[in-house]
Amino acid sequence: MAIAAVRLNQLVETKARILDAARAAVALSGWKDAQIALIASRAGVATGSVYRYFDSKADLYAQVLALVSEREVAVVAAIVEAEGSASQCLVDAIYTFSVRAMRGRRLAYALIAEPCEPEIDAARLKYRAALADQIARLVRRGIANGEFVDIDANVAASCVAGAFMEALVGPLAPEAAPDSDAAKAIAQTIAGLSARMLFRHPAPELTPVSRVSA
Amino acid sequence: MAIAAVRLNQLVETKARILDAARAAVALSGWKDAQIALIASRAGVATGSVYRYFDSKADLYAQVLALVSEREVAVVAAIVEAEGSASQCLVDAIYTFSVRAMRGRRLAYALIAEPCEPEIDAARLKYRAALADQIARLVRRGIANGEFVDIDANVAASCVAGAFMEALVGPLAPEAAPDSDAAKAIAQTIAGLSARMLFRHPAPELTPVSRVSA
DNA sequence: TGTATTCATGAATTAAGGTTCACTATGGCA
DNA sequence: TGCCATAGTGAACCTTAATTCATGAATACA
Repeated sequence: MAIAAVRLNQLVETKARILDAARAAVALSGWKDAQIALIASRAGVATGSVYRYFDSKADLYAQVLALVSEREVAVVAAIVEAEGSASQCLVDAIYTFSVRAMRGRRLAYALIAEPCEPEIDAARLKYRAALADQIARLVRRGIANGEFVDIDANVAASCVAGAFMEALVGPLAPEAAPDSDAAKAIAQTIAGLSARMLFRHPAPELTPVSRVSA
Repeated sequence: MAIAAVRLNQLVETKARILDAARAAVALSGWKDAQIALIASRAGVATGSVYRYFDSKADLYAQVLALVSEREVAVVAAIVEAEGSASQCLVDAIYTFSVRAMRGRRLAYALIAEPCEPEIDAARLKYRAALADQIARLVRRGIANGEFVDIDANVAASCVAGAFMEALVGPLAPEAAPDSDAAKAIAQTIAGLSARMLFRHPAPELTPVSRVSA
């Protein structure tokens, strides 16, 4: 017999509550609070209940990562797909990503750079890969239409992704001031620089445009 | 009474052997083999002996990191200090670093990107920072003499360091036999791209030169 | 209302390796 | 040769959370 809809709803909701408690804990104070017992209590369930919804701690956090990361990758993907020159799209994508990351600094820091358990760390790689993948598409477009220098798109995408992520980590550090104007300036610098390595000369004059709920 | 020279030598040598066993283990198969008991046996000493030389596992690996990293940072520092345009030095520094990293691919991956325990991961940050620091010096020089665009040297250095590190070890990093022509070509691409983001236009035509026991 | 099934509980267990320490071996020295 | 300081030993001990599971509660359905 099929499970009643009400009950199914309950299950889905509980799982969501656990996921959200996990996300919130990491967003608030990083991986040190990413303990099953703590998350369970925050979610209002027993420790053991977490294991009704997730195979393991690694599985739980893989899903947390997916939840958060897929949104960010989607934002970037939307910009990648958008109208406009590849150059402009690239700058906008990086700028938007940076601004969003700085907005949720603690979480972004945890997701990108904070030392954490190897198993969780491994799950982050997928996110980086997915992001680099989006960049790579843009790079190919720019190479194809002559906007970008003609080099290996995957290497180029890695360079670009590495550049802005590494540069972001500093400003994302938990101690850094979340000042908005300064943050935008930094994001602009990062976007400008990261994209710049691909530009044919002379480089276009571009002002980053924040897009998609930046 | 002072300890006899022979005996002191013995101590230094044993410590070196442990350090080297640790380095070798990581270079061979990464952090999963970075276990005290295993390292001890590889070094031909008992588990407990490791603790006569190192305070903790984290301390041991911090020293391993220092050992390897300081050499690499020194290589880069030498190029940074060398004669020549900032542009040429930058390309050479990245190229040399890349070629060396590809030569010790497994170790480089472990030191730069492989998921590992948080405590060890934290120690890696120093290395990254030191490297970025060297790049930053070069960036300042290039900005001062008008070779580079005028932006925040620290942000720029982070971008550059992030770019080549990610491209070297990232998920998309191309596989290539060390010292092969393909490897050199990739290193050249990485160096060219990473440095390119700083160049004023038109960009100089530069061929990377391998320096300092590249 | 009875009962089968599913879900929730949280204390007890497990696991994995880092760390300790009581003991032994060694080398320098008188 | 005997003594002492120091290095070496490795099995036992800890620590820290993740994970389990026996038990109880709740729900759906006849």
